[in-house]
Amino acid sequence: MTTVWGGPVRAGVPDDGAVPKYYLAKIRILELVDTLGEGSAVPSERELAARFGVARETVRQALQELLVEGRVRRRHGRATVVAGPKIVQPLSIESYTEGVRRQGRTPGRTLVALTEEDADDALAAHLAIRPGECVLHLERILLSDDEPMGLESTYLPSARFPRLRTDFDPAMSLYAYVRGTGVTFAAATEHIETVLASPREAALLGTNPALPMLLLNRVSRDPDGHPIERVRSLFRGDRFSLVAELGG
Amino acid sequence: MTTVWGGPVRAGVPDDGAVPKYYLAKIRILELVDTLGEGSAVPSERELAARFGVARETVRQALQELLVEGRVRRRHGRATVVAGPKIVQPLSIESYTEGVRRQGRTPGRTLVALTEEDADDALAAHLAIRPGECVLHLERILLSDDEPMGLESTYLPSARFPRLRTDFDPAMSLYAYVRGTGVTFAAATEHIETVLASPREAALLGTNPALPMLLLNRVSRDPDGHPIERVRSLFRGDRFSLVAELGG
DNA sequence: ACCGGTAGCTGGTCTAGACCAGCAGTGTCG
DNA sequence: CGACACTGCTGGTCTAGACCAGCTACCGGT
Repeated sequence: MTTVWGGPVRAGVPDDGAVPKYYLAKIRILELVDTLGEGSAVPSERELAARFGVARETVRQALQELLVEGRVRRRHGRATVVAGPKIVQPLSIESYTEGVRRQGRTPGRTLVALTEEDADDALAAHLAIRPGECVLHLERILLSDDEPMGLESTYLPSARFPRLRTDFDPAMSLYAYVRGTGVTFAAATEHIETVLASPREAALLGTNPALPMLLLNRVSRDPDGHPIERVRSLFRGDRFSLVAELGG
Repeated sequence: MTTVWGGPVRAGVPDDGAVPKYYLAKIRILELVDTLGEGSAVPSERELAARFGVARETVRQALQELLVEGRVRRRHGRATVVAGPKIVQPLSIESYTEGVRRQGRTPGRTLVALTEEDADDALAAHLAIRPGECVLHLERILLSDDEPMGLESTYLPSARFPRLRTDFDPAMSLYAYVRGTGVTFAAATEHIETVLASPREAALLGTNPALPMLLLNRVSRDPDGHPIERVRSLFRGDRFSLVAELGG
């Protein structure tokens, strides 16, 4: 189902009438974008500036907002193009892989790092282990149809998964591996907020550092309520949305 | 519980070493912010520019990111000050009011508009009514300890709540009123994404238009699965986070 | 036919400065 | 004493231009 929510209630019609130039430019570019199809090229910054009679920086401010909203895609050296709709990811105890597959897309992962580290105080508290205990840190780029969607950092107590470093294939689902060791995921607490990507994260995802991201911090627990893992997932805010089923 | 998640895995340590000046400025300002207490004033843009030996626009770019991340607060004509921690809102079928109260804060609402409108196609589909049917539109600013936190637009079929316009006190909980009419909230589907505030929304919330917001689109249903309402909630991304309990 | 260089696009970063608007403290005038 | 205007801070918007870096298409030489 492709849900159409409709725009803001009275977007772009401020009561006071004092609209900044960059917002007027944004609206005009948005009109252009809506008439073009996905993948079509938008005029260059310099041409839009000339057409609207404003400075290039003003056009850049408008384009930056459209980028953040996922309406256009920009790549250094290439023309700005109209973007497609956002991906919808179910917010459930399932893994990213399973969620993407249910959307009819092809999930993928790229290994960034698989290391052992000493738990700091905060991580130890989340995993119910002692500070300084050894944890496995698995960092992967999450793909959907070969497009980077997010960055996932998973921390697991080394003691509970002693053979993970040798047995686990980083290209496969971690959840499937963990379940294969006889551990059951029963519950999870997920914190959701918006943050900005750091330059490192933006570079890994091939995005702009100023792009707002959805940050999901999860602690998964087994049927006894004991923590299994802590996951820090960073999803592209321009390409990604979440859907939760509540109650019933 | 005040949860400390810890920062990005290797934030601010890009692999390539090519760090933009504005990001270096951001890191230096962040060091200042961390040494100051909540509410303390940060030096002015012009002074920071002089101190770092960069242009004021470069400092502004750094400060804008800190604003978006909720690390500082800015008000036109006033000094930039260090911000406090984000509010955590449970993602549940409960209303905003009930969630805020459980956080030990004082909820509040300010009426923006209570009108009757004709449903467009998308809204009619969500509410399972015919396009053009009359709907009640309730728009309120949500407050937490008298601080604007979000903007809520609720749409209900007029036919189901004929006395709402006269009986309902917009300062009270809508959920409590609806329950008082004998309707039970059983389930809801919630879509979560990041968007930017429009100038109108920013003005209503007293924030910067470029501020990323958390947009929650909800359709609530009764025990028969019939839609009760559609809600569009826009929360400040710099002051707000969500927490969801999954599974178990 | 192929390869390599380069010209000319694109967006990304940064500057120096202008002007406007919100706010507070001060001091003066009624 | 109180109201008001002034002054000097703050952030907000916008400009015109510079230079850099990624990318493509074309053109010439081999």
